[in-house]
Amino acid sequence: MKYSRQRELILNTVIRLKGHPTADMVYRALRDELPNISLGTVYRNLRLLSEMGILRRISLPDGADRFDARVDGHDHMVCTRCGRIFDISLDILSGLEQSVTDQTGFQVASHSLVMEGLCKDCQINIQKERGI
Amino acid sequence: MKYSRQRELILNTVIRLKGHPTADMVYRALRDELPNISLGTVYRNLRLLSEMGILRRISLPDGADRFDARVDGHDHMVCTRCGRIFDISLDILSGLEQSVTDQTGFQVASHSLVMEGLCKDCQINIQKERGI
DNA sequence: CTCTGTGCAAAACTTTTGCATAGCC
DNA sequence: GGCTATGCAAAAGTTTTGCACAGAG
Repeated sequence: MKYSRQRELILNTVIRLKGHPTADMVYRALRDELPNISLGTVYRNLRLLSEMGILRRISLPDGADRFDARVDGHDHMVCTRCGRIFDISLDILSGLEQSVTDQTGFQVASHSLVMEGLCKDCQINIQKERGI
Repeated sequence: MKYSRQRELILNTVIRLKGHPTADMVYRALRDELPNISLGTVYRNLRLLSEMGILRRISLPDGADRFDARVDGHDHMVCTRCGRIFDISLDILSGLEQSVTDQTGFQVASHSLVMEGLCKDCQINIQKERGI
């Protein structure tokens, strides 16, 4: 694969933004340093980097896909109030794929687990609002 | 909510088709008995029935959403070779949401777990093809 | 020089929505 | 009759793709 400044900056932007950005978020963040970059290029490279295992694509039940610079085995929690996405790596889930393979005969290669609910901050904020 | 023949048939079709159909599959299956039904109506009612808890919407990493007539707590496995979707309800997963809530403080309300891999049939077929 | 990647725009695909009309109660 | 649901078509949102040109090796 040939080097391109665009691809380098797209990767750096996902790393820099941290909060599991969408393609469009990456695109908008990049326009400061690369005003002519196209959304198509962002999509193309995010797809490429994900296929190479350098990034990870996260599909959420609704809205655009997210991209994660952390590619080790972990899952995600989405706060339904503030929209933030949190990483989670739990012991219970570490052997999950193997367990399912053993118990069902279906040969699991990968999985995607997304939990929805309320993050700690939002739980506290809801408490505060109720106290008013 | 008012009765409608369309909604009744849409629900029946999801139940009848079994294999976790997409909105478009339901639409096409329905056109035999209801030639004038519109795709919009199918989408509207699948959404409505899912929000009422009568159906369950399954978001897969790619492609259109699926609809499941089984609404109890269970998860899904998608075969990457034949595309079929299998239900799975495992003991390990039954207390999952509570475990995560207890261990992280993130209050989990629901989750979506999709495993990708090879179903038994496809594993066998691959073996056979190799044997030729 | 060659071949891959880019920018731009159009297209593909999924899902929602506005509006006039049909149909349930 | 009143109000909800439908059909149709347009729109919205996300992602991919065709093509001519730019840029890396």
